[in-house]
Amino acid sequence: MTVTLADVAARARVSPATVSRVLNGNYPVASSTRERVLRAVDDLDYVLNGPASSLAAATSDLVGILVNDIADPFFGIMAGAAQSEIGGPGDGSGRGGGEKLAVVCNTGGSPERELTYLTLLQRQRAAAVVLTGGALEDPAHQAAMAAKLARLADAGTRIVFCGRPPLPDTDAVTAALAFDNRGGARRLTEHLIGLGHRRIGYVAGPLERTTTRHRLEGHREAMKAAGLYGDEERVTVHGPYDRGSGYDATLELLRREREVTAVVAANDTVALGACAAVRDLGLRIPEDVSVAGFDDLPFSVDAVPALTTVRLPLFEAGARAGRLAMGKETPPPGGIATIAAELMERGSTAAPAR
Amino acid sequence: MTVTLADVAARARVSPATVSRVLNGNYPVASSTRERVLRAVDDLDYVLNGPASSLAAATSDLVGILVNDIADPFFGIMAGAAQSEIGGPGDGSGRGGGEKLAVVCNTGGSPERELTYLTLLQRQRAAAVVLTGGALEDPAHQAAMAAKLARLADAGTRIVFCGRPPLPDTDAVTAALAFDNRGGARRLTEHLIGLGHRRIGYVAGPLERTTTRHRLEGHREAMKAAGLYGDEERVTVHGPYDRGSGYDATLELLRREREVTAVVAANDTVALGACAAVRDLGLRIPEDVSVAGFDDLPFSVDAVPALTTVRLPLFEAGARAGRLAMGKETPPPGGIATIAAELMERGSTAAPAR
DNA sequence: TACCGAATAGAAAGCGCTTGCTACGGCTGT
DNA sequence: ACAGCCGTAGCAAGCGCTTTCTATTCGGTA
Repeated sequence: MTVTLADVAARARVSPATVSRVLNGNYPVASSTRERVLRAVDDLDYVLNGPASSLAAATSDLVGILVNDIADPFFGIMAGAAQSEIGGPGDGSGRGGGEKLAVVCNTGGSPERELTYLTLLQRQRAAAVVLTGGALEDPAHQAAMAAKLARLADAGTRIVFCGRPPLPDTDAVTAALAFDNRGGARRLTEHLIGLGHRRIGYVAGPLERTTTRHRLEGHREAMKAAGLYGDEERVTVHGPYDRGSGYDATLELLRREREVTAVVAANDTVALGACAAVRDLGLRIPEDVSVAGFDDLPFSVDAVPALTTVRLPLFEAGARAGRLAMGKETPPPGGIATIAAELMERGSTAAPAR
Repeated sequence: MTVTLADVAARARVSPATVSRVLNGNYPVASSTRERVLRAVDDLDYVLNGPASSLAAATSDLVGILVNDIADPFFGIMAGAAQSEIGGPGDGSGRGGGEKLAVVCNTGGSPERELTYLTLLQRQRAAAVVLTGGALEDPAHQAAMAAKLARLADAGTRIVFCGRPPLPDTDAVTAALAFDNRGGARRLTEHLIGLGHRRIGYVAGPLERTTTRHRLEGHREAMKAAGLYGDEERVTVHGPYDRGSGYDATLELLRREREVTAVVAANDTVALGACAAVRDLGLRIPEDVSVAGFDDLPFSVDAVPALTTVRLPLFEAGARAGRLAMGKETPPPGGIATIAAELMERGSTAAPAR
């Protein structure tokens, strides 16, 4: 059988209570005793039984990080940053200060799976949960989320949003870090308008997502402000946040509206697809059509031409979310912080040729 | 306080044992009783206490997926695929058949963190562990890993390797899915040689990693076979699997050896950096220098020119690993399967101009 | 010398669940 | 009509740890 606390206690000739205290370091233990215990732990290769410990202490060292798409670096970067703040020093011993098990859960953007994961984490009595990326705007789902989060918060789980707007009518959320998607999108479109573009296609993300809506709103604000707001629906196409969507939508857009001289994509991945479509149509970037993305993922600077986009400090935001989840950082006033987005002007956008 | 099994039992006017059996569905319960219990569960919004359950049953529903870099789609794709096989139907109820909590743990390529995570998972009595990506070849670390995995296996944890060669001298591993890195690399270089390249630069991954070594060996096999094996060290540069490494190494390579007409990169991300370097040097791809990658990540087809690379069926392998971890698929004979790699000839490679 | 409090260790009562075993009707078979 | 079963449900003993409360020791002080 596996080694238990009692085995260690027997070998160290102390009581189980003492071993527990040595391991948790939350109670004075004479250093000679401590050493004896630690040697026994080593000798027996003892590993704490997590479930038993969590049960008795009514807490666990699990921290969940929910992401919409783990294969998308957008989430990977945030999750990795958060995890590095949570995971502890990682000295290999598996012991040591505040060692938490930071785990990322992939919802695939499905609301059901999001709730399932929250339930699973609730079951494990998770110490904290970080929710990344945009949320679904379906009222029923929002209500279900609010209820679930309230119960989690009740049970002492810390809840942090990262790159997600705060949920209305709930105080369950410890802190929310929201990206300024609207502002970033507005500045991006202003940049395009400033270059002389008048007819701009927009390849939007999936419907009913906060990220999609905010970016689209920022875009339209800029269009309106420039007096260019017309039949926007004609030059807007919705689709998932992937390469194929960008390709198909752009083909469609350019077929539908020949005067389009610029295409704004929901994010960089979509923009890559858009670029491919533009090229396959025999058009040049940026001479014939400008293309812009969003997020400034690492590959964007290597696109040819380099992609004009809006930089989101994903790593910094993820790290901060991790610290908030650990209680290592005090939440921003009101629990909400808006994270600035920075326009990155690069080669994929230029004045229209005509 | 939170609702317990006993509360549910009281409300349904049955014993806790019966509630447990209804919830686990592993013991006959009259359907009228079952319904009463389920209603009580619903009414009270009961959520099982995971730690208590794991303690009593000596098993847990945690499955860990270890990755080297969560921000890299290479791992994201495998992890996502595995998770989708493990996560269950995801009906939102948080209950239902074989619901497991599949979580991904980011080691950042650090051997210490790898061991730490294994300990943490061992602590949680994880049902299974999937290790993805190449392993470190340091003997001390390998021994530590073998020991740790043996203990995990002892405790009933299923262990699956995905994209990682089997560990010598251990039978702890349930199944190992190894990519044919060597064969893929060989075919890639043969392709280059076939095009007429004679002097080929190689931007390798970090030292002491199985993936790095196997790909490099495949490359050199092809060079030797063509009688082109000379002072390979002169045209090989090692570095991490990232864009910056590819950029710097390529600059260095092309400065050092002017006759190099092709650069093979350790993976697609590195290749992207290599492309940028080639261009910044004022050279054209593929006319002046051919560039090739490895993995065929989604963005590779959108590079300009499209990247010649070696396709690894990451999604399929990840999914299979997930099924193996769940015991839904029988391990391959000998516990080892080699996954074929397919050469993808695209625009970034061509015959040298001269 | 006798007493007190600090420092340290142990005893034991759970934490909430699972599960082997027992109990109890109502059927079937003879 | 009675023994033996099958189908259900309950009892109760843990699972391995944490933590409160109690016991012991020891140095210092009056």
